[in-house]
Amino acid sequence: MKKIYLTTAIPYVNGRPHVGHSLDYLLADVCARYHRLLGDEVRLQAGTDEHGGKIFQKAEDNGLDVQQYVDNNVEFFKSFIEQMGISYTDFVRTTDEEHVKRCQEIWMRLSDHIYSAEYEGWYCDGCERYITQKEYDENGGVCPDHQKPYSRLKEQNYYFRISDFKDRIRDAIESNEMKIFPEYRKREILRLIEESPDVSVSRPVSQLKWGVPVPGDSGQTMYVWIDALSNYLTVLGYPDVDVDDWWPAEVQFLGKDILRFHAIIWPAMLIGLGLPLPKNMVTHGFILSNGQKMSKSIGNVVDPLEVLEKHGRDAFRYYYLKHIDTFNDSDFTWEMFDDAYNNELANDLGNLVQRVATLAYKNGLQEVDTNELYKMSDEYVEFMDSFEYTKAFEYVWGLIQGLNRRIDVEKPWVIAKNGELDKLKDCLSSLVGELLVANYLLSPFLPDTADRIYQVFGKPIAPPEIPLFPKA
RNA sequence: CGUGGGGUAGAGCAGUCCGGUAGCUCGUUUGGCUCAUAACCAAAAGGUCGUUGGUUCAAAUCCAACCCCCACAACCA
Repeated sequence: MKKIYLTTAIPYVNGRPHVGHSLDYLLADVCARYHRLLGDEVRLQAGTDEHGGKIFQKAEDNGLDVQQYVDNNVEFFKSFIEQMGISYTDFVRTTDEEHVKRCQEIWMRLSDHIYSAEYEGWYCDGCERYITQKEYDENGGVCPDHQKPYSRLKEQNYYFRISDFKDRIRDAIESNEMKIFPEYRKREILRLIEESPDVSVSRPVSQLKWGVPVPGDSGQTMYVWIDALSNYLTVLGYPDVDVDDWWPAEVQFLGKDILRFHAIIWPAMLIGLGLPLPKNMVTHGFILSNGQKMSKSIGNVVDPLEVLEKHGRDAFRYYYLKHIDTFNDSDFTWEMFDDAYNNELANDLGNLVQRVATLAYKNGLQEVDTNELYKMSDEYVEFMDSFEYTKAFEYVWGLIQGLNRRIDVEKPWVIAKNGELDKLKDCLSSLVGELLVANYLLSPFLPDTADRIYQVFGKPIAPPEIPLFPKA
């Protein structure tokens, strides 16, 4: 029995939950439930990133108090996470008093690697942000959104000296001390490390008010990096609490877009703090809509709550865990979602449960000895341990389809007609047993369904009154 | 010549490292069955494996060149 700490990336709460947010949670949740089956003690973190200019701006635009605005949005995320059935144990908000305090302490512990420098660049007053030289050239020196010429600005920033840690990080990634999944992302990061400059970790208060004050400098506010990334530690109580039991994290789940920060800035922070690096980083792809990235301007955004409502929580989890590739971009369409529900969940699994339960019930099989049943095959464990959840799920589905086939081959109804009672009992017990094994392996993916199946085949065995996955 | 991923049946994908009858799921057609949610099972049809050239007895797989899509390079999950 091990202690396992898993993390999810904390979403920026300047809007409502997006379907893309769900992948982090689902993957982490499957991992958590799997480890609990193995008998491990698991802590699963979730949280929200609530500082920054964009949120401040958005709140003002809506005429709301900023804290009130984020409080509101956080509720949407929390309820979304709960609706997906995520078994998190800890929740952190970057506006939590404790987080702010601990995060400042972390900053101070990193101070040997933080220096002050002047930043100079092109700035748009309308966008309230610096732009790159390339963007400046492309737009001919005028902001296309605001029709105003960019101005040359200088400001004081604190920088975090990434160069102090590069060698150590490269070694850790190359040697798989901090293992990055999938493999090709590891190569990508190794290349990126070489050209990573020191990062700016603060902004003048005049530019960024809504954030954690830099300790010892009232004129500066922390920029997102140290504030947000440190959540993985502050939620455990670091540095006030001894976190050796839980840190390093077993797995950190994140989207491919933020891997660079998690694989470079974050390890640099950890090394600076004298802490070990996370053991695994799992990066998932994006969910596309008809092959395109979802975006408000294209108008192809899929509302996750709508998907959740359509066929319920487990259908949602089923689609995202089986049909959305764990590592690569995959498509979501309502058509594919409905097909998956009707053809796979309802026809394969729901109907299988129905027919096996009915066979057992009609033939007087009351219960099945469940001892010795709950074991994991090597194949399953291998997939689960390498975070190939889509493949693990497919493996389990193969068992389910195999059972449907077996029933047709063995024809228990014929055995019953012939009055071969012992043979019938063996056949049915074995079918129920195998179904329960498949259900056991299924439980990290579809926890609610798994519970219902356990109920159906509890004492006494009885077909469900309402089918598991009713069709419209 | 930026970096990375990809182009295999109508759709979604595996197979490519270690060359040897092209596979899975869905859809389509036909047949079977009746325990079951018109569900389940079986069979069939359907592919110049992006293009061209090379190596080889043999190439989806190795090599070379090229074409096309996507992502990242800029806090869009």
